[in-house]
Parts: sequence; C-alpha cells; structure tokens
Amino acid sequence: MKNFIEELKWRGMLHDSMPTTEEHLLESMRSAYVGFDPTSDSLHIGNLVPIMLLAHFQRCGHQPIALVGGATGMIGDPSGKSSERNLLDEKTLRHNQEAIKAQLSHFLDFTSNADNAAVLVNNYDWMKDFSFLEFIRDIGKHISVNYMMAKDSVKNRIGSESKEGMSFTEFTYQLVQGYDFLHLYQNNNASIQMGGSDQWGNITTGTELIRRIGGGKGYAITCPLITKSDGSKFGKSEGGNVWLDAKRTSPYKFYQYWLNASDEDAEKYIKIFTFLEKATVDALITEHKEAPHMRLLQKRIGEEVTLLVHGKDAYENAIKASNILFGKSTASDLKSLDEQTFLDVFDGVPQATVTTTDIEEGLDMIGALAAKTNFLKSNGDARRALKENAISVNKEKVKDDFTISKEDLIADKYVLLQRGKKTYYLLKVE
RNA sequence: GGGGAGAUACUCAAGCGGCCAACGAGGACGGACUGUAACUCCGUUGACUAUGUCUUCGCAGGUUCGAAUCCUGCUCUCCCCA
Repeated sequence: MKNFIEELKWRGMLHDSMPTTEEHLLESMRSAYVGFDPTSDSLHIGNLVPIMLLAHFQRCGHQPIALVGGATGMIGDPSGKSSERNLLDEKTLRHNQEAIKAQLSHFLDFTSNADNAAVLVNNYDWMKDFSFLEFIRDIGKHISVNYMMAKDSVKNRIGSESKEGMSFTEFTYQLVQGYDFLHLYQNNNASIQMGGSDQWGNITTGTELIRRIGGGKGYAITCPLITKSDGSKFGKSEGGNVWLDAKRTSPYKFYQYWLNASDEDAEKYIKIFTFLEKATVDALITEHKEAPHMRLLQKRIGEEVTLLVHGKDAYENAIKASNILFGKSTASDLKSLDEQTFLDVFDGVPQATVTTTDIEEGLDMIGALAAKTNFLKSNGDARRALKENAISVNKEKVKDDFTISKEDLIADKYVLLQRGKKTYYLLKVE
C-alpha cells in the first residue's frame, strides 16, 4: 500500500489532516469521499484538485467515493460567497449526476472488479425521505449550536462586520454535510472525508457525528486552495469558468489555459494536476529552469491534463490550433484544415458575412475590414492599420492594394483577417 | 441665501482671438524585440470620397474677416461664507 499522505505532501496537496490519519491509511484499504456540486452538468477545473485527490487515493490502493451533493447543493455552502441556490428538479439532478460521473471516469476507475473500484453516490438519495422532525431529533440533538457557531464559515457571516447575515438554511448546511459523512461511514465504510481547506469545519462536524452517533472515528484530509501567483482567481479566464466539458470550453481553450500559466504556477500545477512521478517532475523543473523560454512545464501540464480530460484527438487538434494562432503557420496550413476544426479554432472570433458577388468582383481591404463588415470602427481606422503593416489575410501580411479573391477562401467560404498578432476576424462568404 | 472656481477627446490635463483636430501623461491598439510573458524602443489614437474637406472643446445664442479662447443666458460640478 503506497503512502497516500507522503504522496500528497511532495505534491503540495496536503493542507491539513487529522492526527493518526497516516497510520489509519497504512493499515489497510480505506474509503474516502469528496463532495461535488451538481448544479451544472459539467465540472470545471476548480473541481480538478479534489478529483486529483480521489485519483491519487485510488492509485495508492484505496477506494474513492465521489459524492454528488444533490441535497446539499440545494442549500448552499456558506463557506465562501455562495449566492442563493436554485432548486434542481430531480430530472436535472440525475442528468447532471450522469454527466459528472462521465467526466470523473476519466480520472477514476468505476468499472474494475477490484475492491477499490470508485463509487458514485448522491446524498439526495438518502436525504430526500429524511423528514425534518427525524433529522432534528436524530442528528441535531447531538451537535450543540455553540459548536456550530464556532466554525469560521458561520463566524464570518454573523460577525458584526458582515452585512449579509445568514439564513437558518445555510446555518444547517454543516449538519447536512456532516450527516453525509456519518451515512457513508455506516453504509459505505467511508472513514475519511477530503476537500479544500475551506471545508475543514464542515468535515469536522461530520467526524463529530461519527464519534457521537456512530461510536467510531472519522478522518479528515484537506488540500490547499489553489492560488495564482498574480493574485487572480484560479480556473477563471476572461470567458468565465474553464469547464471540463468540451462544449462549454473547447479543448483548444482548455489547453491554452494551462499553457499560459506563469512559471511559478506551473511548478505547482505539474505536481497537482498530473500523475507524473516525483523524479520526472524534478527533472522537468530542472530542465525548465535551464531554458524557461521553452516553457516545458506548461506544455507538459497542458498535454497531460488535456489528454486526460479530452483525449488524444482533441489534444492534437489543440496543438494544431495553437500552432496556427501563435506559430508560424502559412496560408496553405490554414487551407489544409477541415471546416470543423477551423471553426473550433476560431470559435468566439467576430464574424461578418459578405456575398459571393463581393468576392468575385474582388473585395478590397477597406471594404473587408470596415465598410462592409465593421470589424474596425471606421474606414480611416482600416487605412491606418494597413499603413501600420498590421493587417494579415490568412496569416500573410497585406498592403492596402490587396484584394480578396476566390483563391483566398478557406473551405470555400471563410477568409481569416487579422489585425496585429492577436486580433482575429472571420469573414464568411455566402 | 451671499461669494468664488470650473466644465476640453477613453481618463487626467494644457491651451485663454488666427500658427488648433487641439501640448503633455495614462490607457488602448499596432510595429520591433520576446517565451502566446515582462521590460524597452518606435508609431497610431474625430470622421471622410484624404498633401484636401467636414464635424468637435458642457448647452443655446451673440461679438468678430476669424472663437476652445471674448460677451450673454442656461445646465451641471466643486469650494468658501451664512
């Protein structure tokens, strides 16, 4: 049995654990669970850390349990600034649960016959028939309000600086989550709950219940919350969350998110988000430091994580797309792309439509940039940009005397316009 | 209620009768450099049928050959005294 705690330590994934957790894990196979919020049908990379906790846990020979918080998701965890939750109907809940399981199965083995095959549970299943009266009698009785009030998640909300206050529902959250732990302890033999360091308070409420009601011992392991060296929030790009679902965040953008990590962050990420061995990671870091401009670390993280989440084809397309946007690709590279990949790459780029007649007559650059498309705000702006040598058609710099003709079409209907290095416009011919 | 100062482009801020599409700084964008980074350097930053024309300096009038600039009224902002 591999030492899970050791593994977490060198990866920088251990924030805190209860005393004797390590011994408990070394004794025999154990089961640990992590909760996921099913308010959406996709996880995002913010969920990746707890996922990796479970994945490493399984690789160390233990059994991971993924808990979908159908019940708790309705309440809203007061740790952090959750806004009011919408109630999910059961159909949506089940749909989300299946989608989440599909994503988790890239990291966890649900199907093997081994003892430590992963399990997915939904707390809605045991909470939905639990009446309020039963709950306050059987569970609430064992935990004092004083104990609950001492938690940071509660203190922060009822202190005098807090303007918001907190509803009874939110206050109850820790009890419900705590009960999950007790339930899994009794029914799934789960003795450990893992989560982000903000979950410590909620987890200990669970171990408290296990001690008082179950007469046993529960353990807690938390991991640090991931930060970025520039202070911005991990897992967000301009467009919002970076999702694991390719429909929400294209594999190309997903790959780019990792590639754009700073050197400092990359050293942390490669330990946390890949399964690479310590020796490999150390070698990579040394190599990276010798030639930081090669960005070996970022590329490797992007590769490992994209392969894991989206698979080989998607990863290769992401590389191809990256080379087209940032590498020295040519018009012929562009034309070799099939239409779907082309559209994926330029997803979100401003588009405009011109007629086939425009192209047949030869579309001049002023028309293509401003007069007919409004990509730039005036004809003068377009002239200026041309004079600055800033405009490319299909990745090749053009002057103001250039006209777009049939030969420039990609997949027979697109022309890629570009101002400077990063600003793209897509001209569609109909 | 009385007195004073002000309103200029994305922001700050010069200009106080012709040389003003309006100094300068920041931002933004582009070019060179670079690691799809940072820094640095250079350029662009009202519109257009463009060595020219048109529309802009709180709003509306007026004086003048000529107004961002002077005058009158209005709107708004800030400050001081009551």
